Amino acid sequence: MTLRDVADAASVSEMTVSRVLRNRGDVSDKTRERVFEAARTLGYVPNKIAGALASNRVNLVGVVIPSLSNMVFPDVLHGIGEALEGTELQPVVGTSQYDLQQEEKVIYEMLSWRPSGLIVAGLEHTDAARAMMRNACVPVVEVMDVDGDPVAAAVGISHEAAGRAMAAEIVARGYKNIGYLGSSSIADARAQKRYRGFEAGLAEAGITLADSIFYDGTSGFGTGRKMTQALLERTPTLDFLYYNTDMNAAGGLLYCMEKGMDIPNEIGLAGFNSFEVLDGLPMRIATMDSQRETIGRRAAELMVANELTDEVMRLEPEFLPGDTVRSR
Amino acid sequence: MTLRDVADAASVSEMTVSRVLRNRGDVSDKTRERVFEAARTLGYVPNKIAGALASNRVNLVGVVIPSLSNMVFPDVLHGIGEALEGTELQPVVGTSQYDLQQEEKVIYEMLSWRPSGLIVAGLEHTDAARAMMRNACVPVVEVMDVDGDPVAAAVGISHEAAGRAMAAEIVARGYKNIGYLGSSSIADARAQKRYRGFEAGLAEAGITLADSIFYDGTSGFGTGRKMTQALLERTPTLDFLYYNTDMNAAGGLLYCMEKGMDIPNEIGLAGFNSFEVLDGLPMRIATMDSQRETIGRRAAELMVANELTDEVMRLEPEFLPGDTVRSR
DNA sequence: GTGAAAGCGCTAACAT
DNA sequence: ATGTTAGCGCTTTCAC
Repeated sequence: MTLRDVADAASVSEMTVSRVLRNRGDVSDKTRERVFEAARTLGYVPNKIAGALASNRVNLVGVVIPSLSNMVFPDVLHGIGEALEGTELQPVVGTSQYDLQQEEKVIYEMLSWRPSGLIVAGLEHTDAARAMMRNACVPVVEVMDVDGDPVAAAVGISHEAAGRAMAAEIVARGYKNIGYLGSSSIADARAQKRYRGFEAGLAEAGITLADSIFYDGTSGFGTGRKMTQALLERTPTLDFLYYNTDMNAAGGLLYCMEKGMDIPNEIGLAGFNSFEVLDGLPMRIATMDSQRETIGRRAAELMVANELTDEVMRLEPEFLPGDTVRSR
Repeated sequence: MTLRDVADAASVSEMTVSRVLRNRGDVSDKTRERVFEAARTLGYVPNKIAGALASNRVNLVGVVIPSLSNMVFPDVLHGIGEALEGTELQPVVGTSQYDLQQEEKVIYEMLSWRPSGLIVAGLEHTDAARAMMRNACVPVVEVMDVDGDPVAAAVGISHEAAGRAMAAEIVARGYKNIGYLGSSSIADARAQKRYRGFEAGLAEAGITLADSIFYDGTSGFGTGRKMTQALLERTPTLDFLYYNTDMNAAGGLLYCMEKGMDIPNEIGLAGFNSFEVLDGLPMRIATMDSQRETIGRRAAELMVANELTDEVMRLEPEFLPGDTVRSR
């Protein structure tokens, strides 16, 4: 089923059909009607492959993220979707599974479709991936993180600063024996940066991290619970627990409540991300809003504007004290 | 940057370059090396648009789902990804936001890229969407649900039967005053089917649903908590709460525990889906595993096999009693 | 307002 | 083992 078939059915040239279906140029209302009618009855679906090759235009934006299971990224995609709504552009998602080799392949695959732009999560990539991004000749934006050296444009927060800011909040509230609970995966560069920022922030206040614990696998209530139990059994003197993500913090919160601990006085907790699904826990966890929807929206806006900048857009995460930290 | 450039740089024909880059046909090791070298130094990325047009092959599988925010669908995608791993095929995701008009557009858009197959969530579509799916000339599989009339192949569970089975489990455990808590959106056809099956299952045991409550918006702990509070204030005699999803059930569980209710004796709870993140709640919620990863895997296997069947593959959800129902 | 010709960058099929 | 030719289904450009 090609343009030719529709053209024959409507007794016009392929060119006229093409014009009608793209609302381009002048076509008389009568002809236009005939063409629509023919296309509809034949069930014609245009071949975008041919169209893209001929016009050298592909209205797709490639989006490369580590995973869809981590709720952070669906939220970024939501922001992207919002900004692209009403434009010609459509997002196409690929996942790297937190593996830079895999990410390189996905970027290669995406660029081979000649998209109108590329959004990639993070600043850590293989050299080959960076080279491809640099030579893409379309807007490329790295999102989530601004602690590093972007290939071109970047939109995100400083995770190092977020960790540091959280340390300041905790110290200001009088907590002293502080533990960190996070992922052992070095692939989660952003969590690592928060961890380092956190340690640095504590150090500025003359405090050393009392203990820390790391997990393999996925975050979740069970993971948070187990880590918390293990850490508190090892170091019962802790009066604050800082988690790499709210999902783990929620598990820790439930554990501490079950044990009858007095939150936030005996022990305080904080996480990261500000996940809406967790509203409704017995207490609201102290956290920082990672601005992920805004990040997606801003990145997509650069695609729409077709901007080939290397501007770095730093957003500020917002501290949300919730109920699990003492007031200052 | 085209094949031509690489061919010139390596002093061979475009055809030879094409063969090398696709590992096709016989090329001498010497030539092969020269070509790779040229491609690499030039940073050549093949143009899949042109390749697809010429070969009439697109190694993409379109996947149309309602949303990425509902954790059900990332899990389906995970199953699809697993089955496609190691094949030529790549998934491309589009979302309909639970809107059939939007779904129709997404399907149209996907088909216009001439994918090797199409996976669509649900059995409810516009007539135009059904027509496109029927005429696609590639494997089309509807997933999640088998209660209805599939266009072609289908892989899923019977949500009607799932609701009915849950009713049987609850009745067998001696609960009598049963409430349902779900979504008011008629767009969530599968939850509606569970609801109807549940009512029918209770009716078979001579029981009428004592009360029910519906929410707008997204599921989550807060939603589950509020619905539960409202329902129990209205009908304090309820001894069982059946939720449309585990996320809401979790909110309900936390509410009931806070109120000091004796679970599962004074009141029982059950949800649907079996979300792994929720392992770690104070009690494991009774639920049914919606088999979503298996569904994704099976559907993708049909794509790999390039099967144009209209087979309906019905999977059986597994009942998981957890800690929130009495033992039988 | 409509049509004819050329060609986008590849690959299939057929040489050699 | 390598090259040549034709053409995939559209859009661009130019002609009428």
